[in-house]
Amino acid sequence: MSDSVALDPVDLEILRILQNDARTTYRDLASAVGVAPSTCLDRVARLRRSGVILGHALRLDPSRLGRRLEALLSVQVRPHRRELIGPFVERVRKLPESRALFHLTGPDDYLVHVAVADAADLQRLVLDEFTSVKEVARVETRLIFQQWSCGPLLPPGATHRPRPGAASA
Amino acid sequence: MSDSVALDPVDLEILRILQNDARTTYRDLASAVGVAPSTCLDRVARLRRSGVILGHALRLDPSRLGRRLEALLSVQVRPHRRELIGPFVERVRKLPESRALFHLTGPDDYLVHVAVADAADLQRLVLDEFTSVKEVARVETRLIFQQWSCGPLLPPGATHRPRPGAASA
DNA sequence: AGTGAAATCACAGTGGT
DNA sequence: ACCACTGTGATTTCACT
Repeated sequence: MSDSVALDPVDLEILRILQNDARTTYRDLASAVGVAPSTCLDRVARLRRSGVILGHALRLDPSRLGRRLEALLSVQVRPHRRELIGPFVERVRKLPESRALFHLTGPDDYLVHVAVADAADLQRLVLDEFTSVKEVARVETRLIFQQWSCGPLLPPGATHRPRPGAASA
Repeated sequence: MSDSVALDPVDLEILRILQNDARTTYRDLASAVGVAPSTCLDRVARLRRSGVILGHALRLDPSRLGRRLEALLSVQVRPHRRELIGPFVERVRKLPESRALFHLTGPDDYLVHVAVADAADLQRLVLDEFTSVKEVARVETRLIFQQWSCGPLLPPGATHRPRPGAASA
């Protein structure tokens, strides 16, 4: 089901470039990796079909949308049984403040990444949507001072070796 | 600098659709929100200029790239001073295993989201890149059982009300 | 699988309401 | 602010290697 896919260096280079800018034209892509534009199209279509590429997402600035404060909520759901955690997960996913949700090992079962307007909004969210719910045993709130995105995601051991003539911007 | 931008319902609808699929054509976008394609172009260009839209990113499936295990590392950096944390952040960002990095309030200063091949790979990463570094005082590792992405990011209070005729796929 | 040419279609101005 | 029109150029298909 989720087997790895065999990727040659051309595929890797395509993925690297598209992770920087997913709207790179096939023409530019082609000249960067050294194949024809139509071949690039084939490659990308295959990467989409094989499930390596899940989709294209917009990167938005939460603070420009009036969400100036982000936080991580560690949540204990007790008792930790399927009939409780299923609805919990769905409810949290539907909150407009939620950005991501993780089910983790360790004493805190869930981690929720939220983006809110301000501290008062965060307080309201925690009180109304988490601590007031009976299956939520504990919530720990940590504010995010700063966050960084990291380098492109590539297969383990993939030596990232741009070709001599390729523009790496 | 990071002031919110005034967004009308058409802008919000455009953002909602583009968050589902950032490659929606202006033609489809236009028919979905009920204005002309050229107007959509204007709207999106303004959203880019005003900084609401930061860019376009590819969503990849880590497991298809051979990274079948993800984890969150809580890291204490001591002493927590600028001359130590700057290089620490840059080093972590450059690791091919890093997906995201957060600087947080609370006893654990940093949270690192990593994607690795397997448990042995995770052990290697923690031992070689974190616990062996002298400014790293403590590392706590939690595995990610499952993760979910959440609804589209919208301004606080934006009632998400899709129009009757709009295709929401 | 990869290529190159040709048809189709989207994009980005311009000008007008 | 919105829309219609249009040239430019990117995307996609197809016959061929």
